[in-house]
Amino acid sequence: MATGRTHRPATRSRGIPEATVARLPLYLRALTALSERSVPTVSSEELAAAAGVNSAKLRKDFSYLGSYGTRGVGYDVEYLVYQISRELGLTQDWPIVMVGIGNLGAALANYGGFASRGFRVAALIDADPAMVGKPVAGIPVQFIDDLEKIVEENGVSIGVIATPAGAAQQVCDRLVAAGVTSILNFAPTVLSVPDGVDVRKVDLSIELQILAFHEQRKAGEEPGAGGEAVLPPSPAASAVAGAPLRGAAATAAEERKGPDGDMPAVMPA
Amino acid sequence: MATGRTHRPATRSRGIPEATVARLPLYLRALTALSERSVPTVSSEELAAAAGVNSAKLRKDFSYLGSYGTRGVGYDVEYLVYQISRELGLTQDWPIVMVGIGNLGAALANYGGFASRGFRVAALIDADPAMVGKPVAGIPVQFIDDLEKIVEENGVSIGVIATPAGAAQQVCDRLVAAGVTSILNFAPTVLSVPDGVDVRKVDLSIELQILAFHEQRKAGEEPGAGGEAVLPPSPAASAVAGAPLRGAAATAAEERKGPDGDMPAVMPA
DNA sequence: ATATGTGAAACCCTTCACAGCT
DNA sequence: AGCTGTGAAGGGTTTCACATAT
Repeated sequence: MATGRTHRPATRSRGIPEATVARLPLYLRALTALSERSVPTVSSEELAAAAGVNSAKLRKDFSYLGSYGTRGVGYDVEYLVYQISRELGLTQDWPIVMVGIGNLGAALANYGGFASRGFRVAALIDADPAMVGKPVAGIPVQFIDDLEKIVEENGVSIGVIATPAGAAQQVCDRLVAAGVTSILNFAPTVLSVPDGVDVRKVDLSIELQILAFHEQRKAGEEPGAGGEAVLPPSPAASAVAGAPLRGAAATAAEERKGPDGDMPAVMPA
Repeated sequence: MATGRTHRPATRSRGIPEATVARLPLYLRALTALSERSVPTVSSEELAAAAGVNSAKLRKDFSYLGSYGTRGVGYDVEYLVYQISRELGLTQDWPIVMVGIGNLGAALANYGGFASRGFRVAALIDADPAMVGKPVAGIPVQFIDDLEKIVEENGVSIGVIATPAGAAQQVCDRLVAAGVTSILNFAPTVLSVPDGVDVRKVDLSIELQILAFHEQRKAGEEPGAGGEAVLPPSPAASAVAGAPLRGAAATAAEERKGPDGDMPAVMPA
């Protein structure tokens, strides 16, 4: 439909598309692996395969960064590693703080990938006095009362929240007030932040639910597939209101969808 | 992200857009909270605010499920909870296996959100004989040699991989061969799977890198912002090849972008 | 009066296919 | 000959704005 022209007359190419930004780390990882094996150049085809995308997409992505390839040859691995790292801001040092050093927080702190590539754990913070002073991943846990001081003294602009859901918004507010402008949230809550603050969310149960959706669909289409639940069809499945659905998995079998086609029983049009 | 798009000319209009599917869990969580507070109905405006999206998007999303609202009134909370749960497949029981019970795997297993809402940890599996038999989150760890048997006996169709990167593809292959068709991957690797298998990826360091990109941009635009790294502008920044960039953060300051405008120095047109 | 449900417009992202450089 | 870089086409997603129902 040849989009009408909206043309941003502003300084062109101000923006690398968000979708491209989200893939740069993938390319970087693949390139780093090639670099370790001393591979000098790659074609878009090879690199795309390593990163799990198709080559046209990769070339388009790189075109937003500039022309870093050589026609007829491919891309210089070292050069691309450098350019992408720079574009992502990984040539500078990013001190981060992690708040909430429970099971998950501790695991994340121990996770190697954290420290590498430009990120440095400047502090671990927890609200439990019993945790304070105990070293996790070699870093002593500090008390939450010092959060503001820690953020300011270390010039922290990226914070990781791994607290329980109930504490997340409050911690977020304090981080933001102290100067943090990017937050990676592992707590299962929606955080509200002022304009100018970026939040990214990692949510285990959301990911599982999305998988379940597709899995259910597969089961409906392919009769032979495994993973069928053990639930026997329960008698009254017509209930609409009092579906418990919490705690343990609901037991209501619910009218199994037809062999394939179907649609919410209610409201046909 | 989404994966292996098995072209489906099949049952026509049955498709809920992927973007919508990815938001349903958010709505469900917000609705569950309302349900706990015994709120009977919500407007699209209120619910959208709670879920962190705008109301037009929410209404459009719900329109794919059917007409579950009442004009002039809003949506019945319990009813919507039920319908979304059903759509996501959460009214059935999904046994999952988790492979790789290290720091992260153990933290995930202990994570409450896992067990609730339709998911049940059927087994924890690890390759370390020393771990076998030890209970994690109340579930004894089993040895990886039994992976196939465990998957088959429990009718598992969803697997979670929390192994080191090096082991992930191999574990993935075994899971798939045993019948798993959905995988949630926490290992920092691209997994390749046959068509019909869905993979979703959770990658800590990718998320941080995306945040760093935006953070860098902010710093470039707003001169007063915090988080400035300590790097002094180094002399020769023209280097193209030997950028180390590994291990600790590279020290090369690299030509700082201009005060505001900026863009790859190379190739303007 | 008020809030949903939805065509249509606008926008963003991916894919195609080939011109252009090495 | 080979591979990048990119207009253009094609889908998908978001937003608008209002007809429609209670």
